[in-house]
Amino acid sequence: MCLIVSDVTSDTPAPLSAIEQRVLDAALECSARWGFARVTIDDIARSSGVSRASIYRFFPGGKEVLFESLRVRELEAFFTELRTEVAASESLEDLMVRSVVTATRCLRNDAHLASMLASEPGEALGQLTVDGLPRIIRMASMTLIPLARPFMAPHDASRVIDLLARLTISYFLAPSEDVDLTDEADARRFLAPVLAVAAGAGSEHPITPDRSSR
Amino acid sequence: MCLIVSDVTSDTPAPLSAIEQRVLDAALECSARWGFARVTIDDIARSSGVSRASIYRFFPGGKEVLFESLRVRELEAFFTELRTEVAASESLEDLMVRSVVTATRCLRNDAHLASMLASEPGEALGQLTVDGLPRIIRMASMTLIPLARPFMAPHDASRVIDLLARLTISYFLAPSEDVDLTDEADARRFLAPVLAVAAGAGSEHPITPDRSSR
DNA sequence: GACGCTGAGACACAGTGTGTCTTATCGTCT
DNA sequence: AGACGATAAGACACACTGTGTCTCAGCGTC
Repeated sequence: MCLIVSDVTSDTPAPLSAIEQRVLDAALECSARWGFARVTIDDIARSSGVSRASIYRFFPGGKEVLFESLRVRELEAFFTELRTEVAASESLEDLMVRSVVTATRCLRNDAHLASMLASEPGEALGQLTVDGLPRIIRMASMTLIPLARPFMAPHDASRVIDLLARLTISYFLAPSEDVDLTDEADARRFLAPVLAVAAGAGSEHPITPDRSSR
Repeated sequence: MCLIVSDVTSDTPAPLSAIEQRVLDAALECSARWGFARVTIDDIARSSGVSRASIYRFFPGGKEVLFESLRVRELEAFFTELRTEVAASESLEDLMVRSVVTATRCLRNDAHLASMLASEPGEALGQLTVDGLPRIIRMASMTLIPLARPFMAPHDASRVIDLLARLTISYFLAPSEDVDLTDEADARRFLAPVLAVAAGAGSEHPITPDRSSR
């Protein structure tokens, strides 16, 4: 609990300077071209025009810290765009459907993500599932809970968003024949029951009944 | 002189086995994805399903030898395709124009070449100009001199082919606003004078007058 | 059963990227 | 003009990783 709070507050620790942005841009470009594992700090330095020394100054800890910053930045950009797309929704269903559709479309149109998935599936998948998923869900919650406020209590919204985020990523990574989540009507048809169940069940009993006995 | 002969005869030293082809395929794929400098033998081994030990067995000398074989194979494939495209030409001009046009189109459609040029201009350019150009010209001569035989003496054809190969590569690397060598009519209009001059001058006096005095 | 071929792994070595320095250079502010 | 902060450039030791060469085991073929 404490961890989560400190995590959330430290999510926007410092607005990045222009030079840091340039470094991250270069890192994004390089990793898209060569894959995360094959990029060197030197590549990023050359590509950004920022000296290696300065990169270490800005991102003490080197590559790991740098790419962590990059992931945070990209994630924030992603959800900032998502928010502007869905802010005007006038019902819970609208909000959720449009969020899923917009997110899926963004993911599908992301050339960098596609390169990463192609050239380094391990790393990229990790950032979409095990390692990165909690953060993604946290960002999704921070973005969407306020927008869901008029329709739903934060606690219930949180559970629905968690579910939808997982579904979105799963259907992005392994599209189903049955539903195309980039198509709004299709997505609405598919998501309506899910939303109904999740929303309905929410207030009654916890979504994860205690199974620690088995 | 002696060198050239030995070079030509050693150009087709051994037909590659299926497993060697697989290795080269993998090398091509890997280098297209990551760039020549970033590919490891391990990548190629994994990608081809051939063990590292075997790769060194087939290409003693490692990466350098392997990629040399790859370049030879690609070059041969290129000119084999070119020959089938232009074999039916019924005049010298036809032959030369169609060769240039076909070659230019092939170069422009070559995704691997494009990747290499994008990610590692130095290496790729070297193979198209300083280091690789003599070989390209040699292959072009071997391919086209026989086809030009009905219209032109080998010695003259050799000089014309040399010239056209250089022009083709130059216009591929730095296209001109004035002429589009992928367009046959355009190329014909552009090349006709060149062909006339080169062919005409050939029989009269050497194309490289002795300037050793300066 | 002998043979050839391939994969798997160990090995020393060289090369290169890393992360941390120090120093030089630039632009800005006072 | 001088002082200051920020950045580039380069040196450095270190660790890691890719290389090239082994040896050995497994497999199929003759």
